[in-house]
Order: sequence, then C-alpha cells, then structure tokens
Amino acid sequence: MMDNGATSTKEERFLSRMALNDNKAGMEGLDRDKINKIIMESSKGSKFYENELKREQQVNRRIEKMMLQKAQITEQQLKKAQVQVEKTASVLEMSRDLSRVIVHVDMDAFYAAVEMRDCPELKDKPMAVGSMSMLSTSNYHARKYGVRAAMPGFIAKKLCPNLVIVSTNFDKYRAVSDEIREIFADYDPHFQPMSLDEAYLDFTDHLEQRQSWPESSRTHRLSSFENLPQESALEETDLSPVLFEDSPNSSLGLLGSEGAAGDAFEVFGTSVEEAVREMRFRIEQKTRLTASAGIAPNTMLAKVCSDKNKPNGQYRLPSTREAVMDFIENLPVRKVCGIGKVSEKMLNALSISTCSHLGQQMALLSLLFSETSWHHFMEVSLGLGSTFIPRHEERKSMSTERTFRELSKAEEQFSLCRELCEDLAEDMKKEDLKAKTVTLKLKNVNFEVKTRALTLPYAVATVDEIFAVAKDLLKTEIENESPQPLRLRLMGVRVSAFVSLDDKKPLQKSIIGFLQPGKTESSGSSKDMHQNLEKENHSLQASPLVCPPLMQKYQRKEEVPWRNKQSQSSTKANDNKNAASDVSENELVSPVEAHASTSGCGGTSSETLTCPVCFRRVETTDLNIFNSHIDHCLNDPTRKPNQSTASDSESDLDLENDHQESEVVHRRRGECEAEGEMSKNSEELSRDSPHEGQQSLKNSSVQKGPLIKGDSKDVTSQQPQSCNSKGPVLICPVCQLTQETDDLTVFNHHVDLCLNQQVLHELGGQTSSSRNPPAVKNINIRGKCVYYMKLFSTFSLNTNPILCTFSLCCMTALETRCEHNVGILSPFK
DNA sequence: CCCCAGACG
DNA sequence: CCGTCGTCTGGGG
Repeated sequence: MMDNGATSTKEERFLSRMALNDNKAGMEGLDRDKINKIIMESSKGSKFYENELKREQQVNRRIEKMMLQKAQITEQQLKKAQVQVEKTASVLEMSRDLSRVIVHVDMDAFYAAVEMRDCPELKDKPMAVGSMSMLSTSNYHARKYGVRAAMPGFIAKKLCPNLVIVSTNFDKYRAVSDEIREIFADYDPHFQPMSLDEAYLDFTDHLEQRQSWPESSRTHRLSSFENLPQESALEETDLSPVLFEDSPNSSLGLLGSEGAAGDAFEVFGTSVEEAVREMRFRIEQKTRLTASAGIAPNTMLAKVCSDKNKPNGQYRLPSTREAVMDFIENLPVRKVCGIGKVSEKMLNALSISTCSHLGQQMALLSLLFSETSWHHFMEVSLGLGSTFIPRHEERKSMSTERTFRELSKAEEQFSLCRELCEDLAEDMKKEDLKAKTVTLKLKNVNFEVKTRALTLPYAVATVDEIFAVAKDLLKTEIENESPQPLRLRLMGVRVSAFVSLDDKKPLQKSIIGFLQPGKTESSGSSKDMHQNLEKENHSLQASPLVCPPLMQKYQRKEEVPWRNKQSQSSTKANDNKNAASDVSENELVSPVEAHASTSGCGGTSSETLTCPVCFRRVETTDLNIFNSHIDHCLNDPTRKPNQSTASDSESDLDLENDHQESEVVHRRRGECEAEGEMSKNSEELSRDSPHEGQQSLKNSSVQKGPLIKGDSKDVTSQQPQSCNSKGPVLICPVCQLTQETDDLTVFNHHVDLCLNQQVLHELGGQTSSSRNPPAVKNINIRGKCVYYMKLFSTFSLNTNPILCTFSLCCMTALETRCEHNVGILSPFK
C-alpha cells in the first residue's frame, strides 16, 4: 500500500482514527487485522462513524494543504531554513542538561488492577473498567483481545465476548492514589502528579542523600498478606512494607530485632535503579498493585521509558548524550507525549515516523509547522525535555458535561442545563471560585460539537447567575435552529476566567518550596499584606513620584519582542493614567522581555538575549531556546557569577524598614559579553526623567541585560565594564523606565512605590482574570527577605515551561545576589 | 481581549 | 451503538 495518508483508497482501509493503535503496552503479537475488522464492522454506519469519517477527511485536507505548501518550497528557502534550524539546534544543544534524574511512575492498568485486587474472581478473566459505552482501562488479559482504554464497551464485548466490565469506583482509586503519593513524597516532596496513577519525580536530591544512608534505611520488609493466598510464591505481590517511614538514621536497631520473619527483608542499594525499584516495591507492599517507572534525564524521556518495561518494570536511560540519541533514534514519534493521532498522521505524510526522521526533516518542518510545533519537534528530536518537575498551576476552568440519549425538547434542554449549572456551582463553591466566562457546549446527535461562550464584566458563582448566562446561550442556539429542534446528545457548561481571590497563595508556596525545600514556608498573610499596602498607599498618594505607563518603551512596534500583542494597545490604554490605582491596568514588563535586545549592542547585533544567570548573551530571540539555556545555567553552579557578589549582602534590612538600604537595579550598556564585566561608573547613571523615560530609552542603545541588585558599593566595584564605555542606567524594574537620579536611596524609593502601586492594584482584584494571573505577594525567604513576586500562571506540559523556569531563575539569581532586595517577576504574554 | 474549533492526554 | 475534564494552540473578530 503506497498510502501516504493524504489520499484515501476508500476500500477496506480503516479510518486511521478508529483503528486500534498498538501503541500501548500489552498489545504485542495480536491479530491486529482481525481486531480492526471487528471494530470496523461494529462501527460502520453509525453516526459516530460518519462523524469520524468527516473528521478524518478534514485531517486529510489539512495534509493536502500541507503537501501543497511543501511543493512550493524552494531550494533556497529550504537552505535558509536549514541554517536557522542548525543554529537553533546548536543553541538547544548547549542547553542540554543531563544532571537531573527524572522519574516517571505509572501504575499498571490502574483502575483494572484495583478492581482485580479487590475481587480475586476477576483475576484470570479479561476485564475492563468502565461501561458499555466507554472503557477506562482493561487488564492485560483483555488487552490480548484488543480491548483497551477509550474503547466503548459494546465493541470490546465483540472483540472479547467473555469480557467482564466493572463500573468505576473513583473514590477507591483516589484512596489508592493517596497511598502511592505518600510514597512518592518520600523520594521527591515536590513530585508532580499527572493523574491518579501517574507522576513525575525528581530523584536528584534523594539520590544525593541516599548515598550516605545506612543500609537500615534502605531495607524493607516483605510481609505476607493473607488476602492473596493463590498468589504465586515467587511474586512479591503479597507483602507489605516496613521501615523507611523512620528517619534515615533511626531505624537501625529496629531492623535487627525484626528479623523474625526470616528472609523477608530486602535491602536496596544506593543507585537510581535501586531507589526506584525500592519505591515500586513499597508501592506494591502498600497497595498490592504494581507500578512501572522510567528513569531519564528529562520528563519527556522518562515518560517514554516508563512505558518500555511495562507492566511491573522499569527502564533507565543513562544520562549521556550518546545514550539519549541512541534511544531517540528509532523511537516512533507517536510515543512522544504531545504527538497524537493527528500529528502522527501529518508527520507520516512527510515520511516521518521516528524521532530521527524528525531531526532529519527539521528544516522542512520549520517551514510547514508553527513555531511552537516545530520547536517541540526539534526538542524531541534532540531528546530534550524539561529537567525539572513543574508545579501545577491553579486551575483555569471548571466544567461539567453529560451525554444522554437524544434530547430535543427545549424545555428538557433548559432543565438539563440548569442541572448542569447546579452541579457546577456546587463544585465552584468547593474551591471558592468566581468566574467571568460561561461556556455552553452542545453536541448534536451527529456528534457535531459546538461551544458558545460569553464573558461578563463581572464574576458569577451561584447557580442562578451561571444559569442566567447558560440559558441565554442555549436559547439563542435553539432559536438559531428553529423551527427544527436541537437534537442533542451532550450538553456541558464550563466556567473560566476566574477572578483571583486574595486568600489563595498556593502559587508562591509551592514555588518557594521548590527552590528551598523545607526552608521557606512562610509567606505573608494576605491580611498583613493589605495592612502593609494600606500604609504604603498613603505615602503613595503624597508622593510626587508616579509610575509612568508601563510598557511605554515598547511603543514603537519594532521594539516589541516576540510580537507582544498587548504592547501596543496597552500604551494607548495608559495615556491618561496618573492615579496610582490606574497604572497597573497594564502588564508588568517581564524580565524576559526586558532582556530582549532589540536594538542590540551598539546597534549592531539584534538577536540576542542576555542570560540573567551567566550573563552571557544567547544568540536567539526564541524564548524556548533562551529558556533552555537558562535551565542549563541554573543547573550549573559554575555558571553563576555569584561568587563575586556573594559577599555583598550581609544586610538584614527589609523593605518595611523605610528603604534605608540601597538598592540598585541597573542594566549594562553596550556589548558586554563575559561574566564579571560590570560597569563601574555610577556617574554615568542615566539622568532621564521618569516621565521622559520613553524618549531616553529610545535614544539609548541599552543592552537590556540582567537585573542586578546589590549595595551601592557594589555598583561601583562590581559592575561590568561597559564595552562601549557607557555607564549603567538606573531602570526601575517595575515600570521599566530610567529614573532621573543617581541617588540609590531615592531610586529605591521609587521602585518601592512603583511596586506597591502594582501590588495594590493586584490585590484590588477587580480587573484580574485568569489571564492576568493573580498575585503579587510578599514572600518571606529565609526569614529576612521580602520579595514581591508575580508569577506567571499559565504553564503547559506540552511545551517548555518557559515562565516557570524563568521565575525560578530570577529568584535564584536574586537570591544569590542579594539578601534584602525586591525581586519582580511578571508575566509576559 | 474574546470566541471557537480542534488536538491531546 | 463511542465519556469526561482540563489545557493549549491557532485562527479570526
């Protein structure tokens, strides 16, 4: 078959969308053709099938378009793209970080395994969890028949008439999930659960400590469970754990005396494999369920690895470039998290099926796919991925939906809609959420999906409020269709654009925890915050210093890095802002943005960013790449230039202390390359008035370097020398404008005021939405520094966590450089 | 900004 | 006789 995916030969060819994909574990050596035939026969002619057909054709059209585009690409373009791609690749390559040990753990056939554990009769039978219309999981026995997750039960029954279908018991799964998470926490307190049965862990720290652990701390007892008499004696399945719960050093004595059970001990070594094996062992002891794990230098690889020896196995990919590249070589792209059915098909159409193909075709891909997409592809092809475990952001939406058999009466539709709103309102209450956007989702009997949304100027939370909106949306849809009725098979209601509520601060808690495990838990209560702000507010009113419009410096279009859509409009929005509360209508300028050198050093280079950690320039404007570089730097202590500044901050002053301490934020000018090159002339501080900031910025050829903080002495002693002999500029990190002073105390005062305007506004909350994420908060680090942080809140696992990392980076950078200063992190969008 | 569809897990 | 929930992206007003 020379089917390239773009054209369909109709015949017996299955829809690629419907066919079994043998991607998953446990599906080796089964009769795929036969299975697909059954699937086809069960589906053919159904509405669902028709819809799938339609969607497949859509994808095919997309592919045709792509092929057309491909045909028009000239040699020249390809050449050029190739150069760019190689440049990108080498930058990414530099950022490769093999120092972390990331583990992905995944319970085997989780729901099914739980049900089997609790009902031994199921043990030897093919079974699945779910319903006649949809299965969540199947056990390995059932998988032999092609029965798998996301398959409707009635089809599964055809594949395997003996299949036992058990309905889901989420409470039970949640309970088990809690148990395994307790274990996860022992190895990485900041582990990231991805679902009930899956998590990423960063083992790096655990391993370091583990090296000095006594054997006793690595010893676990096998204890027998009576529940599973028929379990083979060879298996470790019916045993339970002991020890370990105690602190590493304390369980030695206990161990010896506990030896009564005979040989029922297992000592685990200090290696990664042993540690992970131990973790899996403990999971099994505790839950009588097995887990599989993947060990690799980053999350992307770890995820793939965990699948490799499933079930009840683990796989370690050594942390060498060579091993990684070998591993990637023949890895089917479909195995990679984020590349699904559609992407696979599109890639296949380009004759790309493995990751090495991906690498070979990058130039082409860069011309055919969006930047985000091909960057992802590029990272995949290089075996790169996140090297830290991202935290979960606060939720962005909440929804409920229901499928039912045809519902055509408007009346019934409205009452159903109300029910949904009731459910939703209840859920919202649990999390104390208020949302501004309500979305109605409808699926008709032909499986066509529609969503209709409305964003309100205010936030809603109660049933009636939500329903009022949903009802209207539904009404217009019904009217739209009339005189025909809406023939629905599903309805859903979603709320999003949550307003930020003050009393939630999971954000900085977790991120601080990430940086300083066990050390920094305290964050100012929002109440205190308000009091502080109130206080500040007075001085604010009285002060002649008013923050000029943010983002102003990006007024000229060509100065806008990364196509910041907001920048132009926000300038306009700022025009007549003078009251403090108005100013922060705008976004803070991100440090990331601030680092974009659009004018370049001395007006020559125009595509560099300066790493805030190593101070090197990175030849790119691509944040993904830049981020990777930063990641690398952060993980390489030798790159941090903090040795030179470590001593400069003994002061314990804090912000409340009337700004006595000197605070400097400066940027380097000119073509400064190497670390340690600090400007030394404070006399060359910019004299621009705050209100003329934009002009002065326009005129200056500022290399927007890292924000550096320190005492005033340090400004003179440790600033980088500017390469074109211009001095440092005092630029407020909040409003981004140069300040007309070289008096650091004055400048600091300005920053504080600026900051507090921002904070005030943020806590006012009226205008914030999920896109203008919540908090500027004060955080107490090491009990003596107050930082105001604004953390970016969108984060995607599918892409590089730019901002998350960058935030960490800034904090780290700040921490290494100063003990008492203000750090600003802000979102860019 | 808002809306919507679609991909993905 | 083919689910639910949440996130992200990309295109378009």
